[in-house]
Amino acid sequence: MLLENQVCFDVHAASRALDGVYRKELRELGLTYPQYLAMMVLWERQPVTVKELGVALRLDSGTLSPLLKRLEAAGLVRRERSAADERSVLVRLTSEGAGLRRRALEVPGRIFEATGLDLAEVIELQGTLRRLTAALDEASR
Amino acid sequence: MLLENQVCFDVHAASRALDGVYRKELRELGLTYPQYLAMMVLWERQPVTVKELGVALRLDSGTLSPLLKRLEAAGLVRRERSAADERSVLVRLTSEGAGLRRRALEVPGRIFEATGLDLAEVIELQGTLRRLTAALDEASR
DNA sequence: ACCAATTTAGTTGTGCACAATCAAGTTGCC
DNA sequence: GGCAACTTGATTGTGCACAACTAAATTGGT
Repeated sequence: MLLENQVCFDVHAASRALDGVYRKELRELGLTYPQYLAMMVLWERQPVTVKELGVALRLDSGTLSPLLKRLEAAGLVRRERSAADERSVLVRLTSEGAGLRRRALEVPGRIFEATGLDLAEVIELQGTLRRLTAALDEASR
Repeated sequence: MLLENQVCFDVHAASRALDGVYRKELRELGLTYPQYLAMMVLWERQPVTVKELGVALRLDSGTLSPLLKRLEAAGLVRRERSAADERSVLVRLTSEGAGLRRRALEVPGRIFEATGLDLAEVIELQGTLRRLTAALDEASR
């Protein structure tokens, strides 16, 4: 049961290492990695409800609520109750939030470079991780 | 720059999914996943300094100090200043902590099962992740 | 022998993550 | 129409993670 033999540790370590690189790349944008993920969803489509964001990012409201409040405090998004369904909160970009996209476009390329992987490896890795995540989600239910 | 295309998100998601499975498996042992990692190091060798634990787990003292305090509060480890070097803190298992190992031995097998991967895939994945982590550590420096 | 630089833990502050719980609103069933 | 079940977000509490800083002890150069 040696630590060295457990792939779980490697997943965990890789995740934190990624976080470190993003921290560096996103510092000038004033975003953390999870905030950047949320912004990516919003750059693709808006408005979205907190629920939809949670599905896209696999995060619950206990994580998203304070995160979105910080984005709102930073002036990047606005939140308002849906008129159609008062239970829902719609999240929209401010013009400042929308404008941040241009600067963010360069990030994925720089991250890809930092991974040191080639495209085939990335695709292979991605496939394995997705199957892994699906199996794990099933198992923790 | 679609979220769906970014392998980073998959690493992040897999890491959290793993955490979920460990949370379930470790609940009866009263350990969290990072605590379990620390215990694994201690089951292999002891005493270890906080520094050595940090190197093994890639964690800094800001994470380890409170974690070890919780393990001490749970009665699983003892901490004491090294006589040889007063800067160092030696962490040892209590007999209760050592005894926990027997019950923990079953965990890796159950986790492996939950991953749904075969051995070849695990080894492949592990190799890729280690190269990835090394490259990322280099890049965030 | 002395002092500066380094090493080692700890503390504080910020933010992510999830479980458990609550409140408010909606929907469906009778 | 009225009520139970469900949906949606927010809140609280616990724990992980790291940056920045502090404190104490050791080491090395002169």
